[in-house]
Amino acid sequence: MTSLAHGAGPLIRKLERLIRLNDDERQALDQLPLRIATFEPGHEITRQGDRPQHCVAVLEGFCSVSKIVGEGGRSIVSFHIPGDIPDLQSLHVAEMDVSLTALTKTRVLLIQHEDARRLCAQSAAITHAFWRETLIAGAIAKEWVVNLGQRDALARVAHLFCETIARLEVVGLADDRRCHFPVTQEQLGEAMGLSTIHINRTLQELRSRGLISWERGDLEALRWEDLKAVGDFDPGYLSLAPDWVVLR
Amino acid sequence: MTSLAHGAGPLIRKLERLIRLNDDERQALDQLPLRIATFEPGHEITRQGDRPQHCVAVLEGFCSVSKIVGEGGRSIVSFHIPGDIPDLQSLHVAEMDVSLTALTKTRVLLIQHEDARRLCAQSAAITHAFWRETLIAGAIAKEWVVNLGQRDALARVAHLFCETIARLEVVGLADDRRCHFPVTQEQLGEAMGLSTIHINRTLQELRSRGLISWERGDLEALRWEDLKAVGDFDPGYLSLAPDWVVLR
DNA sequence: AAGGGTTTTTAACAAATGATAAGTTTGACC
DNA sequence: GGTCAAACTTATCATTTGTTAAAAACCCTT
Repeated sequence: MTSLAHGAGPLIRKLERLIRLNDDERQALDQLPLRIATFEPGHEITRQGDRPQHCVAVLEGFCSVSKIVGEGGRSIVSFHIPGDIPDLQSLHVAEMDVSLTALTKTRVLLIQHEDARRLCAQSAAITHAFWRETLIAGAIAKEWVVNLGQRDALARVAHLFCETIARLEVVGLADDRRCHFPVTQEQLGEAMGLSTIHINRTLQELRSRGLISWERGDLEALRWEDLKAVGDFDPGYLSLAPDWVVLR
Repeated sequence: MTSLAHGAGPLIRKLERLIRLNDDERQALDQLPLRIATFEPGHEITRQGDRPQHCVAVLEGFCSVSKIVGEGGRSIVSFHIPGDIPDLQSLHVAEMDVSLTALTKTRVLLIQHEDARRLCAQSAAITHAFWRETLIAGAIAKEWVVNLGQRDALARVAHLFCETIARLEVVGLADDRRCHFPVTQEQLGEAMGLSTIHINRTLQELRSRGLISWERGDLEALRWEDLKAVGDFDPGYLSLAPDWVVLR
């Protein structure tokens, strides 16, 4: 079925990483109506205050979740990669408390709320997989609280790079501690609570210590263990994935 | 039934705020084996790295959730109040990624995982209520990311006070923008990513502006609207509670 | 009521980060 | 290949916050 390869396939693979599915569940997922949408860089997929009738599963591209702050500012609260369902909470919360924005050209699978609810009603495993997906987001958010609250700029950025590489490795989008991570320094600043200028200083420092290379959105950890040490990175909090997924 | 008033009662009231329960569900909750535990201030209820077989519903007292950081430091990631189930994620994630600590003398209801799982299997509504509870924690964490990343010390502390009062009002533990909030300035610092000294400076400033009074753990917002403005506080993110709960 | 530990307060100085401004590179488009 | 806007870099100075040290207030126990 091409719909499996090109449609719900990534979603099924994602859920398989969260929980074991049986054939019925796989089939129910495969029979989801396929609505696929494409967004250009910078476009808002869902806006803070919206009351969407669907969730979004990222198939290709990178997104950010952000909140509006004070007068005209915005704060990036998380980055999302293929396989993520960044707005799953909208199943339970009518009004979006965040915006979802495409950072690159992004293909997403739209899952109507009613379809998702039917899936949950049919299968406790799928319910738990979805729940787990929201718990992963929560665990990452808690780690961001630590990162922003306790670590200086150098450690903070190092930690983000470690987290990003670790997450991308799980979905096969990073090899050898190398990945595409197409965010601008300004966006990095909005995410890390640092000015663009200070992000730049920090990147130079990471580069001059030989820890990373970072050009045109291509990120490489040159000395992984040292980068982890600088960023005080322990991937445990990402292990919300079940035991058979190994994180390093 | 005294067990309702003194045992699962607060839990039932909590879940009623998340979702509508029918009689069967109320009864199933009321028949939960009641294991109640008491913890003294400073004691760890659950430790990072534990693999608990139960969840904890706070009945009385205040707790913090914290993560160990770098060498010997710790970061408070959230505060919890009566009605909260701070470690519900342990249902899905074997190993605790955080510690749960009593800030005051605390009474908690222990819910065995097997009982919680049975409840979820029996009732989709209870599953959704639990899921929702974890989503609330996630929404608060995202707002903390914003708070730590984007706001200066004064706004940050003002925001925390607003959030705390708003949450305590929902469970009837704050009237008139006044509540008990028994944390030390050191703990406030661990939560807000600020040194104790700077917390102190910030509190003085909030006091001298006539925005709050704060003595011996008794907090009062003297000018609520102004405090909200200083803290850039918009309670929307707490509205994960259903529509019939009104937040101001 | 006295003592001792914890918590809060004050002060002076140091370090990290932000703001402003201006120059440089890059990449998309014509 | 030239032009323009966005992104990145560099420099300087201002501000916020951290650090250290010590004193004062508070609270619990005796």
